[in-house]
Amino acid sequence: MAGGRSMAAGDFDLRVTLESGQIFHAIEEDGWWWVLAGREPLVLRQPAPGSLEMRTGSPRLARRYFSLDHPLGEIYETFPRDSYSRAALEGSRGLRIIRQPAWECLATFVTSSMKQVAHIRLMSMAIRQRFGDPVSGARVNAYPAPERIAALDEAALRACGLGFRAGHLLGAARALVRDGKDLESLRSLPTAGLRARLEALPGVGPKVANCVLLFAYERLDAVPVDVWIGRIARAMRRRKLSAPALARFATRRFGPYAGYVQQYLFHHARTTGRLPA
DNA sequence: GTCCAGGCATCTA
DNA sequence: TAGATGCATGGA
Repeated sequence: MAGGRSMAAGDFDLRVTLESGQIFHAIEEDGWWWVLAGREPLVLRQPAPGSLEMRTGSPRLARRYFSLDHPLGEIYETFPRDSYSRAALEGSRGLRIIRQPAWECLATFVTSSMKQVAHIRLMSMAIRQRFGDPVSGARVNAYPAPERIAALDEAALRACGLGFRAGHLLGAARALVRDGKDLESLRSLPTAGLRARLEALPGVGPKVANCVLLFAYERLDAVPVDVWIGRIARAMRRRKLSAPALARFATRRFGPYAGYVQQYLFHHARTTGRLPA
């Protein structure tokens, strides 16, 4: 396969970022990654640390989508110093929080309840394949807009393997359409107000809301608490906190980049199966 | 066959 | 406010 334009990408690991459970549609083929930044196709690879090679899409778009402007060195300075957190950092160095479209992010995480990452991918791909818009130069369709989902019936979504999540996704789409609400227009809201708006949608509780705050609205202090983060916390603190309480504690404790800390801990625990001693 | 997964909505005390 | 339970599906 022919090469493309080269660009600098310091402190960035493309594979780890794409495989860290943020997006669920990336395809690797012959060493090239096919990604959709919303409706914009990106085809790229990382021939060596510190650089990217682009076959489709602009370097500007890649910098934006993969948040290459986040000050990763400064962010690492805020990481906890315990050995488990250090191992998570070293094991996933170069992982960045992707800037996702809000609806696509919310919809995929609404379907994530009690599902493994591989399953979320299956559902996301099925929804894109059946109901999404084709994009020229892409391997997968764009995620269908709320209007498209809202017009479906629950059986059509269950046929994508969603199970009980079908009603949640349908409810969220219909609520947004009914209220004429565009998630992208909420970007200027303060985090607390934004969280409240998100949690008012069917299928969106504290965990999914924090995923959307972190992965779509760039609230880098938001901490999604899933089963892995819960296990890590129990192993470290040896006492029980509710998930929302744990999220608030982590944001206070780890500061403006608490969401980054969370993502490294999550990815480390999930991929190695190891917990703090 | 059994267990578990990037939870949420609902009910009960 | 806190804790318990049902909910569907697919991979390990």
